[in-house]
This record gives sequence, structure tokens and C-alpha cells, in this order.
Amino acid sequence: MARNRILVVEDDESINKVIVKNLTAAGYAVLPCLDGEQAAKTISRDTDFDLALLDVMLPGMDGFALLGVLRHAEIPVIFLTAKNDVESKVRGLRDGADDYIVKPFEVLELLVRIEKVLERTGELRQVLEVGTLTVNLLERSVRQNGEELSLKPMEFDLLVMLAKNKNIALSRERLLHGVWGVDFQGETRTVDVHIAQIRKKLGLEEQIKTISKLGYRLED
Amino acid sequence: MARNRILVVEDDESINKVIVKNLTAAGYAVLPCLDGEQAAKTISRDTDFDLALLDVMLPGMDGFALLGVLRHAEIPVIFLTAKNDVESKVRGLRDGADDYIVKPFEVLELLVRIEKVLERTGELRQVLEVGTLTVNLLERSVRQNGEELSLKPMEFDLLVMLAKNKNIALSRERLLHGVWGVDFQGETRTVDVHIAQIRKKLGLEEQIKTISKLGYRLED
DNA sequence: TCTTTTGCTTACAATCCGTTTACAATTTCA
DNA sequence: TGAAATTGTAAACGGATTGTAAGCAAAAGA
Repeated sequence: MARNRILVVEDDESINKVIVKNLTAAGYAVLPCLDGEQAAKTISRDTDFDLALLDVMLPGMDGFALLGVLRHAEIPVIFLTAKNDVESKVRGLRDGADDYIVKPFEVLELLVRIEKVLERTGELRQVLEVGTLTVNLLERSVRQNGEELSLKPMEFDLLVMLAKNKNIALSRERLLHGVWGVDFQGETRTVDVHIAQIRKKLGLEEQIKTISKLGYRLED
Repeated sequence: MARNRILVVEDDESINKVIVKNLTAAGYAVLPCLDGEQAAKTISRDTDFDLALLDVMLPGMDGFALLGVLRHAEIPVIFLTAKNDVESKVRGLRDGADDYIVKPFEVLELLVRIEKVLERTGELRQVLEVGTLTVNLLERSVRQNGEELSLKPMEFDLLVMLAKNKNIALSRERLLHGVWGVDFQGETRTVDVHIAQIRKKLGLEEQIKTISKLGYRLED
């Protein structure tokens, strides 16, 4: 599957640049626009976006009008709002959006929100590939060298988190939070047991590196 | 990934010089300005800075005005304030800044604060390079001439502190505080043993200089 | 309801890690 | 220069960390 395409409509050039840089780094195909007219024109030619990030306060064609265009093209929208944007107007706009985020925001938070919206709209990349390993989120299946292997639910979820963060060292706590949820009360050793299962079933003894005193890292 | 770019606005030439020297040594791309007008002009042409260090008391265009410009360009700001700066004014300014530091400050403290702000804005470099050495914080990996070498947890943490402060002499006490934490009760000699391990494993006998009666310095 | 599956915990062995210690080598400074 | 201080380093100990098998309770499925 191709990379998710994201339209960024933000008139502040520096913010625009920061967003583009970070989304590109995160593996998205990004098209930046600096005003509403430009965005509308773009959409009239090409509606194949998985998401739009839309600044509320735009010069010229404003967020209201553009939201209509985006809705019509069935493109999900996350609003970028400033703290001092007129409350009532913003609230009205927000109602039509899939999510919103208040500037200044943290990049990681934006990435999380983007992923949530894409997940909701079913546009999220559904196939993860790490080395000879293929994880299909839609099928909830795992293939190693083409051969399908069955994992238990927990094992699958854990593998997905490792695959989504391949080559990144993840602490046991982060894995617990990400896979089990923040309110999980159990032992961190639980992670180890599941890692052992995954390693054995998929033959990933080498590819899942133990990071001593921290956690694990899946390499490709 | 490119180096983080930092704009330094400080009218005291000697302080300016010290800051530039140390930030450059620490691996940042630094652009110094000696007054507010110069800084404003710079930003009007090029807003692609990850951070600005801004002296509060500037001749001509003062910190207030410049803060507005920087905020508009979405450049995070750390204030440099003197102890005897008018309190009320400074407090007002501080509210709009990401952090502030009181002169005279220690270089190491400045580096720590810079890193914190960059981390918050998601602009922190996760790959440190010192000579032929590459330290990847996300992967928690170390490469020497492209070859990955495995370090023990303490060794890695110690190397990271040295690499983050490359070309700066660090005392054993600082290393202990930074890596082991302020409540560590052990011997300072512990540092020496880990330094020896790092030197041996990575072949850094020359690059990790011993500073007699003080500590160590990693050079590139 | 009964059986099967699943996930968490526990326990223990094996390994790994960090600190200290001791002594040699080197540096400092009177 | 020479004694004292400082640093390099190998070895060892104790404790922490990890791998893994087994057991048990809860959930899921029949």
C-alpha cells in the first residue's frame, strides 16, 4: 500500500515547514498549501487525500468554506487552532472536524492524532514489513517468509507495536502502556514472557534485540 | 538529519562569543546577532531556526518586540536575563518564553535547558556524531565506522553524556550526577572504570582525553 | 456447563552488570 | 628528581536482570 497522503493548509510558513518536515519523516506523503484558495484548487484536481490538517484562521478563503470543500471530497480534517482564536467560531468549525489540536502543539501529539483519525477512517497503512516479516493489521495475520504463523491476540498486539516502531528501543513501560493500556497494573515481566513466545514462534531470536535494563528493539 | 539551528541575540560581544563557541562545539549551527534590529532582519529572511537565545536587555529594539517576532515565526525562546534586570518587565517577558536562564550561567546548564526545549518541540537530534562515532538515541545503538558495537547500559549512558557535551571537559562529579543521578553514593573511581571500558570497546583511547585532577573530555 | 484457550504470575537457573578493590602505571608538584 | 597523588585496568564479588517452563485463574468457545 502506498504512503498515506496528507494535505496541510497553514498560512504560517514556518509552522507549515515544521509540519511538513515531521510528517515526511514519519513516512507520510505531504502536500503543503499556504492559503485556502490554493487548497481548494488542489482539491478540485485531486481529492485523493487521506487527511487534511487545516488552520482555522486563514487569510482569504477561510476555514468554514474550505471545510465544506473537504467534507464534500470526503477528506477527514484535523483543525489547527490558536489559543486566542475566536471561541464561538472555532467551536462551530470543530463540530465538523474529526479532531483538533491547539497551537503550539507537540509533534508527537499531532502524530498520534493523525494516526487515530486514519485508523478511524480505515485509511491507516494496514501492512507492516520488517525484514522478512509481514504483519497485516486488517487480516490480523503474520507471515514469515510468506508462511503464515498464528499468534495469540496479545502476542500479535505486542508484535504490532514493535513493528510500528521498528529499530526503536522500547522500554517495558512503553510497551505496557501501548499494548496493555495505561491502567494495566501488572508486572513488567509479563512483557518478557510474550517476547519469548514471539521470538520462538517467529524465529526472531536475533531480530528482537534485548536492550538490557530497558526493554526490546525489533530490527529489520 | 541536519544540525539544530540556534539564533543567539546578545549585545555583549564577549558573552555572545562564549555562547557561540560552546554551542558550536556542542554540535549546533549557531547564528549570532548583536542587536534586535539585526535579529529581526535575519528572521524576516529566514525563519528556519529551532531555537533562539534572547538577551532581555537589548539596545534599540528590545526583547518585548523581538519576542513577538520570534513567537510569530514559531521559534522557541530561552531568555538570558541578568540578576538586576527589572523584575516586573522580566517576568512579563518570561511568560512568553519557553525558558530563561540567569546570567552569569554555566555553559552546561545552558546546554541542558536547550536540549529540554528542543525535546519539547520535537526538534531534538536523536543521532549524535563525534568523529567516526555515531550514537543513535532512539535505537540505543552505537556505531564506529558503520559497525555496530554493543555497550552495557551504564557505558551507553555515559557515552551519551560525553557525546552531548563533546569537546567539553566534564568532571567526575558532573558525570556521576548526570548519568548516575544526584543521589548516587558510590566512588568517583567508578567513572574511571566505565571510561576504560568505553575506550577499549570503541577504540577511543585518543578521543577520550583524561583531564588530570578533573575528569574526561570526548573530542571529535 | 464443560472444555479449551489465553494471559498473567511465579520460580528458578543462567547470565549479565556495576561496583569495589588492589595494584601497576603515570602524572603532578614540591 | 622523587615522593605523593592520580589514573589505568584486571579481577572478583554480589546483586540485578533476563530467559523460560510451569501453574493457575479467568475468559472464550463449544
